[in-house]
Amino acid sequence: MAAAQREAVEAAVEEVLGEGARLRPAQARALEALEHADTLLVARSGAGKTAVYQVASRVAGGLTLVVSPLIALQRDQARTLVEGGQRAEVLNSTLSAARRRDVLRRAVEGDLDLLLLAPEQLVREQTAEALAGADVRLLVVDEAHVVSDWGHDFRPDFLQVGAAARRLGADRVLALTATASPAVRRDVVERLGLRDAEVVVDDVDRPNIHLAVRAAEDAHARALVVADEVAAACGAGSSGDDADDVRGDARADRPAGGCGIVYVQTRAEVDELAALLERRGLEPLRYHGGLPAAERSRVGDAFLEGERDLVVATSAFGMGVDRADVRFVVHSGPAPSLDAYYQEVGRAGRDGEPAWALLVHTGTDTSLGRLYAAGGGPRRATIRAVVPALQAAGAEGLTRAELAERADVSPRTLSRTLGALTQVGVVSTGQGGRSVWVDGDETGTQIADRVEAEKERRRRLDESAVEMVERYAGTDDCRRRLLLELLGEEHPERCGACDSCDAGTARDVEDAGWHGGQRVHHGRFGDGVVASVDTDTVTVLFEDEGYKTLGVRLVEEHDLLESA
DNA sequence: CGTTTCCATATTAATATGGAAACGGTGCTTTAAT
Repeated sequence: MAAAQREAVEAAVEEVLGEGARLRPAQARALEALEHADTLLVARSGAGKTAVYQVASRVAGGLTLVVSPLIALQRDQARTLVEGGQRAEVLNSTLSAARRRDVLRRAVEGDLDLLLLAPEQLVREQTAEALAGADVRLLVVDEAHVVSDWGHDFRPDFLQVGAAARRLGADRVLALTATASPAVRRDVVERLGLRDAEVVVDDVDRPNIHLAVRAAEDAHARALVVADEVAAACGAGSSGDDADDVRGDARADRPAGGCGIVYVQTRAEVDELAALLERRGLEPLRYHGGLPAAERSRVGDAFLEGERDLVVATSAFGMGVDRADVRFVVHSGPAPSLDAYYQEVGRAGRDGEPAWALLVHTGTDTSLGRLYAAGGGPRRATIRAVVPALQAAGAEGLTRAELAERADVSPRTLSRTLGALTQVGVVSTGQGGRSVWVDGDETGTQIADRVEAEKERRRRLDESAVEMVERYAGTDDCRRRLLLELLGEEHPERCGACDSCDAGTARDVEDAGWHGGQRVHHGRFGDGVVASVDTDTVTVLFEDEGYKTLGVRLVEEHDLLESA
């Protein structure tokens, strides 16, 4: 049995990669894991994640559902899959009714190997019903970190993906992402309902990217520093009218020229910073989520195809940005977590050539991150309206339309509410994608309390993630070691490619008796995993409290942490 | 969480003050009218 499966994998690998080609170790490990368990593969871009699911889909046979967060990504991937000789189609709102019918018919009749869609499409009752007869065997979740990032408030249907696909017959799940800290991994595994989950982590370090941080007095000064650094890198004259006393000389540790991305925190800052760069003689593209769709794709193409080499953007500019020769990523103000920061930084240097990442911050510009941490779950009143309607419907459940009418809430609010109710385990997906009350006779008020407690737990985690960004910005120790440790990787040596190492302030690690990845228990904070160890502090990621940094001396004197 | 904007009020009737309110990021969907 196992041998036959191994042979099937080998045959599929040849079909996908060509004769004689070998899998990278992480690819092979993920495929082996998938033989007996649901799998989360964390591997940097360019490590061949697509090849893994191409092989997995061939081995599984039948139909593979690929959940992908952006319609633009679905199109690109479908093209790649078709070029690789597989029958792949997308299913989304841009399809005409006739085309949609045709795609669904082919999915059911076994005329398709892969179907790519967004979670919103997958959970629609109409789609669930149409796919009910299809031979679905494998669910692939691409960019799986967004389940954790977006599921909780922005795109709640991500929380239903696992249940919806199981309902359609998928008995294996393969989740893929480039960056995921232990907290995000845990969240993804839980939210997708992965069973006996195997987490395969490829080396996530990107040693060719030099890391640095600079502090600025206020937002205005921050913009000037960014403009000067970028102008210097792009070889433009650094003497703008308002150059103040900021140095803008080209630097030895940074490759000159090349293209780059400047991330800002708000849409307004896109225009402000782009204007500043224009005064320095540069011609940056501008990108954010508020632009018309046509403009967004035009800008994206101009950058990807190498027509233009500089873009100022919000975090909207990201997934699908696959240009190999990006030489720098500069942040004007930090991202709300190190996960998000590293994801954005990782768009530099994909060709393996030297690249650099710079964070310019004011020290108070993490406030936006704190705002986002507050999140936005459903209101108590909404929960109290939805719960009885579901309970009354019994085992048959309700469609979203029916539920929206009975509880008198908008479709969007309903999605959020269902997401929250799924998280606390009282709602599941039934026949034809209908929402079904699991069981139990808790009142709406009691459920609302549980939802609120979950939201509070989430808020603490997100807020502690913001504190880790502040710590990264403030440290004079090796930045890469801190970054990688907090993302769950061991990196005991100084990296030699960050500003702390350049300045000689990075320290050697002493054996403090604790090591990253160690499971520990704390009397008040509960269970956790050691995230990072410093000379006199140890930072632990607690399951319910997020990151906490403890003084080693106190911990030892009072025996606060026990190995678990 | 922090900053900006707006409005009402006060008082050297044209500007200052202060308190409240608004705003800040990610994208799927789809409907109705051209």
